[in-house]
Amino acid sequence: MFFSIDPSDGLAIYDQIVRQVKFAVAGGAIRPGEMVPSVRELAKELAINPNTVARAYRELQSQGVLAAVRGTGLEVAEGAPRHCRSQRVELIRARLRQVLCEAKQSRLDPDEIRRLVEHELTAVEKQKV
Amino acid sequence: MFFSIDPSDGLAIYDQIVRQVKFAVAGGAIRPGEMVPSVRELAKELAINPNTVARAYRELQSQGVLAAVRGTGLEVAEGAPRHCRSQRVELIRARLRQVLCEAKQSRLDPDEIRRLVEHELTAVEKQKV
Amino acid sequence: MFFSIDPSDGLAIYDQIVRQVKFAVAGGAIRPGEMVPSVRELAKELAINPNTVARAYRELQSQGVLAAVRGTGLEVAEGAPRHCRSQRVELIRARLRQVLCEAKQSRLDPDEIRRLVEHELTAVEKQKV
Amino acid sequence: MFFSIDPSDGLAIYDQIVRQVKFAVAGGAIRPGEMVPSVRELAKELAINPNTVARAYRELQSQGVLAAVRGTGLEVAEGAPRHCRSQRVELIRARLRQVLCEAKQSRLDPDEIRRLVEHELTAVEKQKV
DNA sequence: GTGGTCTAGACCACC
DNA sequence: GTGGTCTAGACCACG
Repeated sequence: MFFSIDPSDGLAIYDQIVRQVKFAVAGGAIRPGEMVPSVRELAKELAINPNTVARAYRELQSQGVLAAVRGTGLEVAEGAPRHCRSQRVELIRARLRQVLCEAKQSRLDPDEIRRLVEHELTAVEKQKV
Repeated sequence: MFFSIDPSDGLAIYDQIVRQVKFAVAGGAIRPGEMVPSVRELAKELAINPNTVARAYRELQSQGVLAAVRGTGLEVAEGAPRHCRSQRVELIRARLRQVLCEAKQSRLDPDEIRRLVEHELTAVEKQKV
Repeated sequence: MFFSIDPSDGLAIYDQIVRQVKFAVAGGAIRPGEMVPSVRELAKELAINPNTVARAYRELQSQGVLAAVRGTGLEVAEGAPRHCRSQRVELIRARLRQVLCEAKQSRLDPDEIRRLVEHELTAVEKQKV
Repeated sequence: MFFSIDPSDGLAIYDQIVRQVKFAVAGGAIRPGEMVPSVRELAKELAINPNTVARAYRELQSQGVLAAVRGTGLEVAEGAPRHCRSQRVELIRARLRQVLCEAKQSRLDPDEIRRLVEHELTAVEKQKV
C-alpha cells in the first residue's frame, strides 16, 4: 500500500493513518467495495503495533469511511469518496492555516512566505514523480 | 504581550510559547536586554498553568535565547536575535513541508494548493491588522 | 425456515441461532423427529458462513436439543420440547431483566417503561403477522 | 460513583460504561462542568484495565458528552444533558425491542410477556430503593 | 496528579 | 485468516 508514517510529524500515528486513508479514498486510490490492508498486514508493513492500526480503522469506521465485512476485513464504504473529498481540503487547510499564522507571527513577509511555498512545492513535486 | 496559544494546534503548548518567543525575538519585537513577562504573568494572561510557561522559558534558556537576571526575571540574551532569525525560516519551512507533502499525497493539484495558500494568507493577514 | 438474525443484536450470531432453534422447538414449530435445515441450506438462507451454523448446531447437539441421524442430518431430539420450554422463559427473562435494570438506572419512570413496552410490543406484533 | 459493570451482559465493557455515563448525565446525576471519575480511579473501582475506561471516555468525548480539561480530567460538556436525554429512550428502546422480538419468536403470549415485564419491573424496583 | 499514545500479547467470534 | 475486546505496562505532555 501507499501509506507511510512519520514519527516526527507531531500528529499521532493513528491520526496519520486516518488522514492518509481519507486522502487515498478521496483521490480514488481505493474505491468503494475495495478492501484496505488488514490490521495485521498494515501494522507489519509500517512496523507499528496492530492496536494502533486498529484504532485508526475503528475511527474510520465510526466516521463511515470504512465498513466491516464480517470475518473478511474492512472495505471502503459506499458514500466515502464524496465524504472524504469534501473533508480533504479542510484537513489540509487547517494545518496550512496554522503554519501561515505562525509565519505571520514570525513577521515573515507575505512575499517571502510565497517564495517559501513555491520552493517547497517544487521540492515536494520532484520528490517522487 | 502578543502571544496567543491554540490548544487544538497539535503542538504542545510549551512549544508554541517557545516558538512565539523566538519569533518575537527574531522580528525585533523584543530586544536583547528587555525582560519577558514573568512566568506567573504570562500564565495568567494565557490562562494556562505556570508550570507550562516555566518549562517553555527553561527551554529558551537552555537554547540561549533567554538569560536569567538574578532576582529580577528573564531577559532576552545578547546574541539571541541573530540566532532566532536563522532558526525562524527553518521552523516555518519544516512545518510547511509537512503540509505540502500531505497535500501532494492527497492528490491536490499544485495550482489548487497555491490558491489555498493565497486564500489563507489573505485570511491570516486580515485576522488582526 | 423462520429464522432471522440481526448482526447488530450484540449477541453472537451462533447464539442467536441456538436461541431461535430452542424457541422453535419449545413452541412446537419443529417437533421431535423432524429435521432441521442442513448447515449449508440454513447458512445460505441466512447469508452467513456455514461454520457459524455448524457451531450453533454443535452447541444444540451437546445440549441434547438436536440429535444426529447418520448420513441424513440433524433431527429434533426426543425430550427436547420439554427441555426447551423450561429454558424459554428463563432465556427471555434474563435479557429482559438486563434491559429493565438499565432502564431503571437511567431513571426512566416505571410508567414510561410500561408505555415503551406496550409500544414496542404492538410494533413487534404488527411486524410480521 | 454509581457505575457498575456486568461481564456477562453481552455488551462490551467499554460500551456499558458509555451507556451508564450517558444515563447518569441524562438523569442529572452528573451535571455540566462536573468531573467524571478519573480514568485510573474508575478503572480501579470497577477492577478493569484503565485502557478500557479510557476507551469509553474517548468515545464519550467524540460524541460531545465529555470534554477534556487539560491536565485536570474530563468534565460533562455543556449541551450534554439534552443530548443524552434524547438518546436515553432510544438506547433502551433498541435493547427492549430485541428482547420483545425474541419473546415473540419464542411464541410467548403477549400477556405472558406483560406479566414477565411486571414481575421483573417490581423485582428491579425493590432491588435497591 | 491528569489524559493521550503506543507497545505487546492474550482470547473470542466469525469466515 | 479477519476484526473486536481486553489486559498490562510503558512514556509523554500538562497542571
